[in-house]
Amino acid sequence: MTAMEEKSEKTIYLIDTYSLAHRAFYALPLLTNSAGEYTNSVYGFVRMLLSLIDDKEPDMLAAAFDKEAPTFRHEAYEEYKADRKETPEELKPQFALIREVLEEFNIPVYEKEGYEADDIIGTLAKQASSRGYKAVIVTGDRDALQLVEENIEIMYTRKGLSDIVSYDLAKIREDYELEPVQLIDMKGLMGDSSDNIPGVPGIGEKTATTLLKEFDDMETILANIDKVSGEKRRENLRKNADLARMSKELGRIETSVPVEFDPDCCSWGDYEEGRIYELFSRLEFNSLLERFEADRLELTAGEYNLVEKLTAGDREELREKALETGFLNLAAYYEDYSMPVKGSGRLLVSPDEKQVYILKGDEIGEFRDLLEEKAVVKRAIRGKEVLIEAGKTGVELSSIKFEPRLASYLLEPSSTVPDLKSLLESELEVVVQEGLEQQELLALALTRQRRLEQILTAKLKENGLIELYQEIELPLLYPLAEMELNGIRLDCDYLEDLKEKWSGKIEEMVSRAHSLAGEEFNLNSPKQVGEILFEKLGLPVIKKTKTGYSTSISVLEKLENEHEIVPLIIEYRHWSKLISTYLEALPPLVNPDTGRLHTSFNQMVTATGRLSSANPNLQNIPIRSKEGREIRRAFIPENENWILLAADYSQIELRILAHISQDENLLETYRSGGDIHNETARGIFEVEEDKVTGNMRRKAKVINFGIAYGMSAYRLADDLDISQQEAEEYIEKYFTRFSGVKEYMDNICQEAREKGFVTTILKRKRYIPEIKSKNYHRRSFAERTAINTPIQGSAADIMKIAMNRVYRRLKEEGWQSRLLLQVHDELVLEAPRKELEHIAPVIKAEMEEAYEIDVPLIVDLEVGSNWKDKEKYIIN
DNA sequence: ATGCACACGTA
DNA sequence: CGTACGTGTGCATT
Repeated sequence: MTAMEEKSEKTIYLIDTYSLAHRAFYALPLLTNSAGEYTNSVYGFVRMLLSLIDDKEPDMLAAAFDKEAPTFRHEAYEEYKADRKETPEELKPQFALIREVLEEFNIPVYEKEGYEADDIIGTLAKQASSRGYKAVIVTGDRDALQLVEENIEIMYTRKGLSDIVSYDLAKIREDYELEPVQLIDMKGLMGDSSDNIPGVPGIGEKTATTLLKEFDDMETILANIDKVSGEKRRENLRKNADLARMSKELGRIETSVPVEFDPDCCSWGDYEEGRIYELFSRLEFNSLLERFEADRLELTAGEYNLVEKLTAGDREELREKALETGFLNLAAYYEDYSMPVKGSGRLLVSPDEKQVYILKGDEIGEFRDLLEEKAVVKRAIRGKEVLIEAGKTGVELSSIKFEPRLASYLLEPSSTVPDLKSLLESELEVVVQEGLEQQELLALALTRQRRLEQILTAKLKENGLIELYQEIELPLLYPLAEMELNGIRLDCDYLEDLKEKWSGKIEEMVSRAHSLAGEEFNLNSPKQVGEILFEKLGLPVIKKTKTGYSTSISVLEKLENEHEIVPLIIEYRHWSKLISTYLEALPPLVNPDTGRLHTSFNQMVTATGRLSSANPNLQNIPIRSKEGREIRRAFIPENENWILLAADYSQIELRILAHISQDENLLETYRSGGDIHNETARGIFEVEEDKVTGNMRRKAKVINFGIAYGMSAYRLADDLDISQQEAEEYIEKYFTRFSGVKEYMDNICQEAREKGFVTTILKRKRYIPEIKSKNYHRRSFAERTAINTPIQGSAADIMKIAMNRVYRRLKEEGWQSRLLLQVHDELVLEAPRKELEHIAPVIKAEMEEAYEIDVPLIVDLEVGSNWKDKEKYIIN
């Protein structure tokens, strides 16, 4: 092969960005990344680009873009594309992202004001071809077929992303029986409804092809109309000759755009995989990340030195380096991460990001001075567990100033906090060696704590979250660790008795249900219950679920009088829930060493900033039903000389609503110590204060709590068993009386739309991308979220401050009284009876003064010998 | 064994 | 068709 021939074999691929982006947009569902950017078109485009790169291994590439300006076509024919849909709002911002993609891939972009991408493509193709290159146009636009010639081919993407057809000269001749240039004439004759190009009536693809085969081009046809067969057709051609010519012009792709094809610039192959990786991770194209990892730094177990058996020298070195650097990197390691209190764990300690020492059991106590030294700042992975592990040996570890996953949570509270490996990989832009053991991974992470701190605190600062992080969330690790360590005493014998007492009822109900149904079935199976109710007994179907009939409580309540078995099922559900979830599940979780129930408070799961409780969940112990409430009797203090103290914020969420909405009526009601439910009832039922009945107040209460969450009239009607119209009236009257609340709701949604997120009073952030969704359901959900998150989240903020304050106060003043549980707006403590009178006012004050809002925060105290039988505790 | 759907306990 | 969770059960999946 000669050099000349070799050159003629060089192929340039020309990407019609605009048409491919459209194709991708309509081929894929709307996707967004967590920053709320739409990415479906970008993703589809990238997939097409990558498959082009993989299949063709191009060594020359160029892309063309549209300039957002009227083109010569608009000037020629003003209705051009008038019918064509506007570029969708969700697509427009994606073009900028596609430009970024092209830039990172080092693919040159050609564009010219007044021309569309296909004109530029056409021009480049001609120029490349005339210089002896072969050009392949990658497009989703059929019009490009007219450009085909000896050295110009088309890769046409049909429906979807992967359905690609290649056209060369032979293929065009075969498919259309015409030369490519004749396709322009054909489109002129036929028109194109999608481009709003009119064409000649009565002439479709068949006729156009026949005519063009006979006369070669449009002008010849028009000059020889007499020779065309068919009276009507001749007439149409005569009448529409000018229109046809114009249509042809509109469909003709311009190939002499003033752009210069530069072969040097189009040589392709050099790009930085790391940069692509960075871009794709930002766009969250996780499935595509793998192939661009190649030149990322790999973090391996070789990064550190693990010291398991410490010699005297090691101990000395650890101590010296920690004091010298003023830092200590720590991680907690457990065999079973879910049970840090029960399991025996170890601490991984690294003062210098090179040596990692493992401390177990008593060894931790040997470093008490270092761990308790406030001047030695700690960066802790699994910080709460580090505190627990130290706490088990009586060490009061101080000064945790950094916890990487907690930072990550504040930055992105809506998504699951990444595990350590993903966190390292995404924040440090590295690849972590595969197959590392937990302990190795932790040790490795310890060698990167300083870098993580730099990166994550910078991000926290950018997002205005650093104060929340340093002043609230990090300090909260301490009360949380203590509460988990403390646990709460459970009276298992009492639960056993309850179970005995209730199990009989269950058995009875099962057999009665079976006989009423006329067959045996599993009452625990919604599927089987549905079959019995709706198939065998023929009860009306109220609601369906994805998989069948709904048998939820709201459905059953509507059928209560239809059949005797329905109330029985309701009752069975009630009892069996209590037995299986509480009576049976709790006792086995009591820690044999402490004799107490230790929950885990998760600080990094909720999207609003609340805590959650698991293993077991002690935030959902029954209270509403009489029977369920009995279960609370099992939660008891340390011993008879101690007492349980529950301190709960009175209506904290509605007070916060008053504060952030600044609704005058709400503010006034709370400032004057009024009854909010009464006030609402007055507004809705239009009666004087002393005429509000108990029933009115009950309804008003439902509205007060529901409305703050954007409850619909439909739901309200259902809840209060009133007509939807009536419910609408209530809501309207509510908003009349509390117009500030209505304004808040509108404003917060507007804010969410503008900023993409909402915030709490402590600037905690939550992104609400779906607020811009075109889907009514998703959008409505997002709006309710936008309304609710500042309320719920601010309450969580205040409670967290309160916990820190209460914890610190009890510690500082040396009381034995201690925090046990947090249930969102309530703190549960246990206290020696002798301490009660001293600490009760302290708890109350620390909670009420945790954060000042424009209405008073009120905390009610209750004390008792168990969690159920409590009485109000009034101070003074 | 694991994962999903449902139903239901709490604030 | 009110928000935020975690858990037990059944049942289909591996």
